[in-house]
Amino acid sequence: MSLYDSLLETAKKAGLRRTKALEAILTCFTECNRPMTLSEIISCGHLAEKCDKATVFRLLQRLSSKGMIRRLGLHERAAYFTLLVPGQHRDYLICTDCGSIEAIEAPCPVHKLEEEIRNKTGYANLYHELEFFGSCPKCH
Amino acid sequence: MSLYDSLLETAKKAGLRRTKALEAILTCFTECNRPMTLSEIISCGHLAEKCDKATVFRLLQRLSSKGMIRRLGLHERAAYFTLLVPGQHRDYLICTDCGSIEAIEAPCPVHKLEEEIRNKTGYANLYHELEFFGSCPKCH
DNA sequence: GTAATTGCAAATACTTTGCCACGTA
DNA sequence: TACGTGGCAAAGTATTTGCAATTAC
Repeated sequence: MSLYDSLLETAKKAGLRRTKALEAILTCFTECNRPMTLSEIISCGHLAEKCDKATVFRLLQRLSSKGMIRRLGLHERAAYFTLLVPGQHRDYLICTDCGSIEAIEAPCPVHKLEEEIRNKTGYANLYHELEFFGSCPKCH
Repeated sequence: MSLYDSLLETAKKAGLRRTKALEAILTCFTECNRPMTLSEIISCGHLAEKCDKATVFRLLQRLSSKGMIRRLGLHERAAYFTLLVPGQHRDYLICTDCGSIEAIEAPCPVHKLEEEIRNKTGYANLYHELEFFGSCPKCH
């Protein structure tokens, strides 16, 4: 079974109706296997001129609540800024319910991979961000 | 030398002027060692009622361009959504100049740490996001 | 004195909601 | 038919800019 069919089936089981918008958005995600913004999705060809922005927005919400897609990053609307202290690197553990952010004590396990990427891809000024998300003990 | 003094010195060397806003924002970052939003920073006590939102915004831009702070996450204003395929996990490599996003082939090195965190902290529904940022070969 | 910085207000941009019409099951 | 879904328009919230006044050096 193709990815598209599998997604459609999952959506149906989750109680979503099979609408033009659902088909279009799943096709879009199937073809573009990378994170996309709302406006990228809307202007994706499969949806362009066919679905309203609000429709896609609400459909993204539904798919997200069914665990079929995920919104990347910290889930607040506002941007987060963090201090950079030379020689110090921090990864974070974030509660998806109350939004609390705490730094992780454990040493970051990513530096080796970062080095590999630096060498293999030719990217410059490489750095990374690592965040763990979950529901903290107080919240669940 | 305290962290605050060190930051102040760095800022001075970077050509920033020692203004009330700079002092307040550095104090804020020094005391709250975690990522903060613009409005959190503004209502932080050290800045409340003293600095305009636009002032803080532009100061954050300056500090960011000097490498003293960093804005977390994908640097677009819009939210990103990604497909969740069961059994598949993706990390990303993102160009800080052109914004291109590509998936990383290498196996994710974080699962072990995720397991540790799950056990030690009692967080539920744990997942993570790992992004590498840098300037891609085309852009630099 | 000069150039960087600030405050205020307005302009943008993205997100989210209300309401009623419509389509799926 | 009943209820989830869609389209349009408006509201809400965060970000960003213009410009004249102020301040650091």
